[in-house]
Amino acid sequence: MAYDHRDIEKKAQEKWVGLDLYRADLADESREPYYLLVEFPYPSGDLHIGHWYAFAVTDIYARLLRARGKNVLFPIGFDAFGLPAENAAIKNGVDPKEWTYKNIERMRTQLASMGASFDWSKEVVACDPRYYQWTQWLFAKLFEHGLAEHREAAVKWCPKDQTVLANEQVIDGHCERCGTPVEEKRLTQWFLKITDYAKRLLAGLKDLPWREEIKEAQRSWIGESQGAYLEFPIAGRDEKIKIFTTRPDTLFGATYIVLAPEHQLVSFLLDAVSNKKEIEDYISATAKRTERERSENKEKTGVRLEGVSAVNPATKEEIPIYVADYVLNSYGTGAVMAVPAHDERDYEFAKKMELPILYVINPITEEQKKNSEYKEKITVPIEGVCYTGDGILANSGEFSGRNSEEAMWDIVTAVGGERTTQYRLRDWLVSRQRYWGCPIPIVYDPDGKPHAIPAEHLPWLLPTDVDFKPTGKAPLASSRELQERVVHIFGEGWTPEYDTLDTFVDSSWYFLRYLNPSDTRDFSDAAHMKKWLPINRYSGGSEHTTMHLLYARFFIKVLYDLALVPIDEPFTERFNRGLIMGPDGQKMSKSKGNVINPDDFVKKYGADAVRLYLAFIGPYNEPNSYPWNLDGVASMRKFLERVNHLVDKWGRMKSQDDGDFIRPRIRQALAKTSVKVADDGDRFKFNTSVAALMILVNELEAASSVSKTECAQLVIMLAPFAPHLAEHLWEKLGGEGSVHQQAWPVAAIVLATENEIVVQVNGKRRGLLVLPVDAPEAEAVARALHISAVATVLDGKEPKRIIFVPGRILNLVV
RNA sequence: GCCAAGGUGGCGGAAUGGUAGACGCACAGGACUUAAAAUCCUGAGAGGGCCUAAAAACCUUCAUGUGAGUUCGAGUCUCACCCUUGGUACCA
Repeated sequence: MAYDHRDIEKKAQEKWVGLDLYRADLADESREPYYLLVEFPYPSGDLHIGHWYAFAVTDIYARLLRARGKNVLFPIGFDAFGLPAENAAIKNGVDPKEWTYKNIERMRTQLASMGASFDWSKEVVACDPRYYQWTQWLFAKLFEHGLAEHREAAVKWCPKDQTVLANEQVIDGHCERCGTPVEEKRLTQWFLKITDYAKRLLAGLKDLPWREEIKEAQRSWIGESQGAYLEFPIAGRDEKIKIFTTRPDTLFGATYIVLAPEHQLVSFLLDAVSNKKEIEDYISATAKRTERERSENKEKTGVRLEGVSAVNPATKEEIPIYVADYVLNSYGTGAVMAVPAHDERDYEFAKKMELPILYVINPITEEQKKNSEYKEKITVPIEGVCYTGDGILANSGEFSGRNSEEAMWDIVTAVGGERTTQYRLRDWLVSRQRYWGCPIPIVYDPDGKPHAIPAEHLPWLLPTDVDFKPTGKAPLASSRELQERVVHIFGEGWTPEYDTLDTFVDSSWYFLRYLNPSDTRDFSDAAHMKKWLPINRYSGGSEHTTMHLLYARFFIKVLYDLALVPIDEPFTERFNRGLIMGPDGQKMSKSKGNVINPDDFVKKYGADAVRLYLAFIGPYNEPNSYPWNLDGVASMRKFLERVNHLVDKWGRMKSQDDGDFIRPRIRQALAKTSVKVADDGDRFKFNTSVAALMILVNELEAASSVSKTECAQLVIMLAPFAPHLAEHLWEKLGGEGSVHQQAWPVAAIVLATENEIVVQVNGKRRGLLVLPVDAPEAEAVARALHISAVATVLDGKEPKRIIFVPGRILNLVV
């Protein structure tokens, strides 16, 4: 008879709640603390298969750790601010708060039905004033220390909807909602100065035991480039053009200068040029194109500033100045020296504009590099190509003939340049012209100067008397209550900040709040932070590698500098899980009709079978994609039924065979399994953990009888994976308390007295030998020679060489 | 383009430099059944040989993207190339 999973799950879940099993005692000194974190979800409503994969499998690990004696903190919360709630408000007129809390309520139930062992007593909800009070407090700290800055920046703007769009709302340059082409609009915005921490964010990666691909993705996101600032005077004027280059060795080949259209000097020089109109037209044309559009259209365009020129500081020659949008104002200095001979983009531009191309580096071959006399034997002639490698300098004055790499910094010194490091990383734009977010705790005095709202006025509540419908202004601007509140507290002429914070700010510190979720006096708890941080292991999705993970690391470094947290890297280990694909191997999507609804499988086979299948589908420590096998969950249920039968088998024969009895062979199997399941779990390889359990069950089934202790140990080891059935079977076995309170079986492995050894001749397998573990090589060889296949192949010849690896292999080489 | 990870049966995957394909799915044969489902048992990388009425067992060759190399021995280490996935890209 198949077991009734619905009944078992209900009873087990009620039992756990009754026992309050998963509450972590943060002050407990008797056990080693382990902080296991999984990214808190956005409360979108129903749990999909991705949620199951994220939470159910991480839960397996939480349970494994508890069984092995760790004091496990496994908290959960909700990343509850964000756009979907506001969209629902605009579309259906529902209150975002109501919408959000209804979803949270639904997800709490669903997470419980999964059998997840979250400690709900530590729950945090990002949109709860008791939480966002401290988001605001932390923002104010950053503001006080000059790390939050108010400045102008371009935002995506939909002219039809009269609203600012988030990057994700812009699809191929068009508004997600109405399809209107998106424009850029300049607004004053709040930035967090993450670039100040670029160097440390980079350096901190070095010692983190994260997977290389995660670290490398962060490195390239930060994008460090070593180079130099060089100054090019403007002929006949006082101004100088400061450029950034990573290739100062090519300075002698710089035959023109390019300024970004937004570069300050362009408007400054406008009156000095003879083609003012042409330049103004060019600038306004490029302004209409977003940065993305500019880069999609790689055809280079630009206009020369007629009548002005710059002076190459090395050659002292006058060179033309261009405005072109292939140079970005936001990187380096917004100006480059163009070396068409040795830079692909400059080459392309020079070809188009028919500008001279001056070669200053002659390539050297690998052979020449090794030959110390290469200096005399220049060179591979180049013409009509762009060469971007190193080589021997030519046409470079006193530096000609030297190796370009070696001479690079001497050239910088010679022209009075400055060595510098640039980063691709930009400051973090955190203001959103949105309603459903954390209000930025800033007010403006009558002069328009921003001030942080003092802590005693926090939480700075999100007003409720607002109009969500896009009107071209931030929604908070429509709140009378907010205006009155500011005037009431700060006085006439003071005005509120109308923007709210990017939700990534909320999620940059939530893991600190779990340590002290309801305290109204502090953002966290110093003693608990000391004990529980850094987080031992953080499990999440690879989509958060560059944004969330970097923001959280930045926040922690800032708080560390302010002596608010005791650590400067938040996550010791980080694992990115993979993606569950549809049965066809494609990404799940409604249009493809390949979406797997976990509820269907839970209903039919039970939560345990779904958990087990997700653990078994593939290694959890690799961000691969795994197609969902439609028969997979059924096969897991089959396995669980077999375990159930095994316990029933014991039940039928318990009168004859009971107690602590474990047969020696089974003892060995149990010991091996307990080590394997735990070790592979530590490596997040739950697929092989499950396989080990299956092997054990195969062995137990093959035996004619089974004892209570054997069953009990199996059930304890199964419990992290299939918590409900394990609880049920534990009760069947007459166990005390909950199976989830039982210690992991640690039966010592009985050391084998004999080993199987593979016998090879010339590396080919010729037989198998059973030898005592301490058998010497001579005995192994003597015994091997008696194997007929070995003797045949050897044909009387003496082995020239003998490789003997005790317990493994004997290889006779002739 | 650059950077990173990866390429093993029909499928998901397993293998501290030491019997490649654990475990499972799908498949085939059998048992049970009036029948089916469920369950249980058995089989299997591909090919060849030997022996057969047929099979088992046995022997053997080829097999971890391709090609070289290191090694007594390579899925694993080294080099080159091909392909897939992910990140990033007028970043000077």
